[in-house]
Amino acid sequence: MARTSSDIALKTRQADEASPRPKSRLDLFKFVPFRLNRLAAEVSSALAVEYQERHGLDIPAWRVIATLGFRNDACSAQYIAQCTRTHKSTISRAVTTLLHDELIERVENEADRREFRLQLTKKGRTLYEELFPQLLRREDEILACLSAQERKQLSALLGKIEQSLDLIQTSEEADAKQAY
Amino acid sequence: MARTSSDIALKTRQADEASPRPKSRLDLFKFVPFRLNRLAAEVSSALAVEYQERHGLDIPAWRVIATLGFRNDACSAQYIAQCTRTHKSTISRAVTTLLHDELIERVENEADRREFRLQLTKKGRTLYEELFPQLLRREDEILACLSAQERKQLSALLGKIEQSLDLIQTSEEADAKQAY
DNA sequence: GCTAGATAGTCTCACGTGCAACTATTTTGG
DNA sequence: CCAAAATAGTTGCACGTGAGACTATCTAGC
Repeated sequence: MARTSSDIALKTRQADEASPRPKSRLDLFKFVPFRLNRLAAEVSSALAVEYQERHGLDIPAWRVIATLGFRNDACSAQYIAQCTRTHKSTISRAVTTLLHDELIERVENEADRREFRLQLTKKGRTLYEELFPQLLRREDEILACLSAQERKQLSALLGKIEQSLDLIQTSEEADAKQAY
Repeated sequence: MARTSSDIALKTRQADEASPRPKSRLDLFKFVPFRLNRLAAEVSSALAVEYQERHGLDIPAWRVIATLGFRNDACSAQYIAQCTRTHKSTISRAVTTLLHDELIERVENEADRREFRLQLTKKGRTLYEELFPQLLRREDEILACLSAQERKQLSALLGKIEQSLDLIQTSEEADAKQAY
């Protein structure tokens, strides 16, 4: 809980954690947006060890790899950008690096010569197969403080928020748009 | 989006050959670290409207204001950095701006002339009093998809993860160190 | 079938931020 | 009491990234 034991905090905290408005102050530690930010940053840096130090990838590159690894068919940079909600220029740069490192390859799409179909190379897939279990293990460690049921709860809650923020349909939407 | 028959061929061909075992993949959309990142980014940008457009603050500045607004006593930049888990140089720059805008003021600490005690000015407190209800309202909108109980659940789950990541004790630790 | 608008991807620019060096001060330990 | 380590805060530097311009291509409408 975002419950600290400093007296000031305790005195002014509302009993109900979900209470929409404390009296005349805002406890940053109970403020969900702040907590999400901090948590995401922390979790990210905990994972960074895996893909950064061990494999030389940064987050955008990992997102490209992960997207291509999950969908075994080739897809466009645009698609990856939409799915991962990452700016297209960021994806573009990651793609350039990954191409150079021969972790992915791209094929011209004769049907639409503006775009390129991206897919993992053998080397890239090997890396993916090696990397993602490590990342899942990390995730597991991070969520080890939760019971199986709590994890489900968490997943469901995140899902609801994502949905209400329109973060969810990206996959289907992108697919729909893409009509692959 | 010009996506047509060639893609279908592509997909099925690859599906046969490249995914003999569907088990060996990672669904980014079910990967909690990724989801947290995306969610935090989205929520942040939803809130940015409030403190950025309406009050000209960026996130670090808002964190300083929020910390000082919550604790009505003066505290050091270091303390804010620890509480908010923000780099001290980032806080330093935010403090410089806020001082210039006369939203906060700082007093030399005679007991330790390395540090300064920071506190909101009248102007700063006015802004705080105006801003934080707006932010709470936003938070409320974002969490409107959850019932009261679900919010409690969420809060509790986040709390557990925070705790296991040692994100929690910052406040007490900082207080202890600071002995304000 | 041509023009206007959309779309994929790249590139330049500006900016925020982490890192690390630096100054000034305090604390520690010999 | 002095030297060395620690700490608060600032600043220069490098880098990653979002915004947006730009090129090339495709689509739609007339």
